[in-house]
Amino acid sequence: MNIGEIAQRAGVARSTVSYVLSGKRTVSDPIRQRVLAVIEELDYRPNAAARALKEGRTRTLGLVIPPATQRLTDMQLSFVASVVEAAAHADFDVLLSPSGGDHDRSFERIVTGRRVDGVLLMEIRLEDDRVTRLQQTGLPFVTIGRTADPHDMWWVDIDYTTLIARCVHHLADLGHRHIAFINRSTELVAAGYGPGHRALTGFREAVSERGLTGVDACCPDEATAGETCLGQLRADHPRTTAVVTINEAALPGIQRALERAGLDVPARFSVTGVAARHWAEDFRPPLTAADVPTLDMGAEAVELLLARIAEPEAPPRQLLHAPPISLRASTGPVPRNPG
Amino acid sequence: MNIGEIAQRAGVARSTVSYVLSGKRTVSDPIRQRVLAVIEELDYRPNAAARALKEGRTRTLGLVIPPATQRLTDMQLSFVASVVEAAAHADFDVLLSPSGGDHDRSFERIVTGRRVDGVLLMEIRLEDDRVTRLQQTGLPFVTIGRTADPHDMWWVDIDYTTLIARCVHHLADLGHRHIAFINRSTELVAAGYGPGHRALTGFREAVSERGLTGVDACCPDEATAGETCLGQLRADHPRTTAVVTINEAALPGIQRALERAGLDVPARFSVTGVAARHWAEDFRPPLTAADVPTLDMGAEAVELLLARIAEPEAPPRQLLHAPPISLRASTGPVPRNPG
DNA sequence: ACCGGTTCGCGAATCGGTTCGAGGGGAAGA
DNA sequence: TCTTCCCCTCGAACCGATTCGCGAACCGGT
Repeated sequence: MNIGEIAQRAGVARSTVSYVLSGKRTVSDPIRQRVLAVIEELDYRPNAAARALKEGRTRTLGLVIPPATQRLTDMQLSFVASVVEAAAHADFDVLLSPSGGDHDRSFERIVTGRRVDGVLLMEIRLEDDRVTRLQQTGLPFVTIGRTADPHDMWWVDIDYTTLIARCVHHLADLGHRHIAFINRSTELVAAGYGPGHRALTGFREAVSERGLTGVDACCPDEATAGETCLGQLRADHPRTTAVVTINEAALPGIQRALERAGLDVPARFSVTGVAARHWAEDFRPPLTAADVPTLDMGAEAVELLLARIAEPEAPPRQLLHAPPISLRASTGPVPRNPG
Repeated sequence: MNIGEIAQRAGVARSTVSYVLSGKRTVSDPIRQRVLAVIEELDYRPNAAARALKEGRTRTLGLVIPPATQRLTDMQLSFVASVVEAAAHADFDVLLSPSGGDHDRSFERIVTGRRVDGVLLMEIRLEDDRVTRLQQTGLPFVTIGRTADPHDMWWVDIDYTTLIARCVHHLADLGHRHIAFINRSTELVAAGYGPGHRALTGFREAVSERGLTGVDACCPDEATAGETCLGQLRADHPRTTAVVTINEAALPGIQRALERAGLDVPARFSVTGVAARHWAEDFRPPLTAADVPTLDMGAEAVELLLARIAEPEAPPRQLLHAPPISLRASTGPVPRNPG
C-alpha cells in the first residue's frame, strides 16, 4: 500500500495526500477529511525508505558500541538506554553498530551508506581510528568521552581528572597518607582508554600536591579480580588506608576482600571513587563517590548531535561533567593504628 | 555522490556500475576495472535508502527493548549484544526501539514504516500487545521468550519451569525439606512476565512432587532488595535451609544477608537457581546454577528471524533451552541442626 | 461583465538506486 | 560474404515518497 493507493481511493492527487500528511500546504477541510479517513481505514504509513531518499535524511542516529566480547559496563549500558530514550523523544530511531574486532563492515556500512544522519561514539580512545574515519566522511558525530586533542570536536564527557583529584583531597582531608588507586583493566588502559589515563593523572597530581604516597594498579572489570587486586595491594603496601577507584565492576570484590580481611569500612579503611549511583548505593556501607549523571549525558549527547545535524557548520559544543562527591558512609578519618 | 557520477567518470551507463557492484550480470574485465577504480578513488557507497526503496527490503532488523526506566538485566543486555553481533555477521543492521511507556510512537514507526525487514521482541509477557500488533501487520518477528499460547509463533526461550524444578530436585536430593523461591519483582510478575510465572510453576510442582514445604516471594531487581527479602523470608520461615532464585540482581544481596546472619554457604545454607554465568561465578562460593546460554540464544533468534524473513510462510520454528545445572559450590547437604 | 487576488488541487520532476528488454558488435560457422 | 548467436552495454521504467509551478475556481469590488 502506497500513497498512490490512498490518493486513488480518496479521489485526489498523490501530492494532495502528501500535503495532508505534512501540512506544508493548506488543504481544504472536506478533502482533508476524506484523505484522513482513507488513511485511517487502511492504516497507512509512508514508506520510510522513499521518504529518506527524497528528503536526503533518515531520521536515524547511529550508535557505535563496544563489541559484545567485551561486557558493557553499567555506565555504558545506561548511556545506550538514555540515548535511545532521548532519540525516541525527538522522533529519531537509533541504529546500533558494534565496533572493533571484525565489525568494521558494520561501522562502514552505517557511516558511508548514508543510513544515518549522525553518529554517537562511545568508548573513545585517546587516539581513535573511528573518529578519524568520521572526520574524513564529514558525517556529523558526537563522542561520549573525548580524544587526546578534542578542541574542535563535539563531545560530552566526565572530568575524571578532577573527580579523582577530589576524591584524593577528600581522603587527605580525613588524614589518610597512604592511598591506592584501582584503575580499569590493563588492556583498556594500554589501548589508550581516556578515563583510565585521565583518572590516573588526577590521582598522581593530587597525591603529589598533598604530599601523600599513592600506588595504582589496573584491575580487570570483574568482582573476583577486584578481590585479588585489593588483596595484592594491601600485601604490597600494608600501610594503605584508603582506596580510590573508577572500576565499578570491581567494587563487589573490593568489598569482599575488605570483609575477609576483617577491615571495617569506614572505621579501618576508606573506599571512594567514581561510580554509577546504583553501584554506590549497593556498596556496604553506601559508597562515598561522585555520581555520574549517565542518563543526563546520553540525552545531552543526543541533543548536541541533533544540533550539529541541524547546523553542521556551527562551532563545536562540549560538555564536561564534574558532579560533586556524594558523601555517603564509606570514607572516614584515618585509623590511629592502621593495619 | 551517486551512481550517476561514477558512471559518468567511468564513461559507462549507470546500470553497468550497478552490475559491477552486484555481479548480477557479467561485465567485461576492462570496464569492470575502470569502474572499480573510480569507485575506489571516490570512496563511493550506494545510498541505502535508494536501494531499500527499490529492493523493498532494508537489511535491517528491529530490536524492541524494555524502556530505560527499567534497568536492563545482565541477561537482557547479553541478548542485545549477541543479537547485534549475529546481525552484523549476516550484514544486517539493528534498529533499537524502546517499548512501553510513551514510546509506542517509536514502536509504531519501526513496525509500520517498513523500516525493518523483521523484528525481535524481548521481555515478552504472557499476554503481549506488541505481539498482537505485529501479527496484525504481518511483519516477520521472533520473540525471545514466549506468550501464553506460543504454538504458531517463532521464538527462542529458556525452559524456566524445567530448570527451576531441576534446582528443587537437586536440593531435595541433598535432603533439604524447607526451601524458598525468590522471584523477580512484583510488578513484573503481576504484568504477566513469563519467566516469573513459569519458574514459579516449576517450583510449586517440584515442591509438591517431592513433598517439601516451599515458600516464594517477589523481590525487586536490586541487591539491597535481595538482602531484605532473604532476611524477611528467614524471619517468617526459620526452618528454610535453601533458596532458589531467578533474580540475578538480588544475588549480591542474598549473599550479604547470609554473611550477616553468619550462615556459611553451603554448610548451613544452600543457594541455587538460574543465572548468567558471570553472576554465578561472582557469587561466593561460586553458585550452583543453570547457566543460561544468552549469547547463543541471541544468535539463534537472529537466525530464526532471517529464516522467517527469507521464507515467510514456513512453519514456525521454536527453540527451548534447558541447560544442565552447573555444579559449583553453593549447594550442599542439609545441615543437621538447621537455624 | 470584468478584473486582480487568493485558495487549493493537479501533474510532473526528482531523489539514487535496480532490473529488464533491446540492440550493437564481434566471432564462429556455412 | 552472410547468418547466427552470444556477449556486453545501454537506455528506460520503476520503487514511493516530496515539492514546485501551473492553472482552475472562486471571491469581492467596480
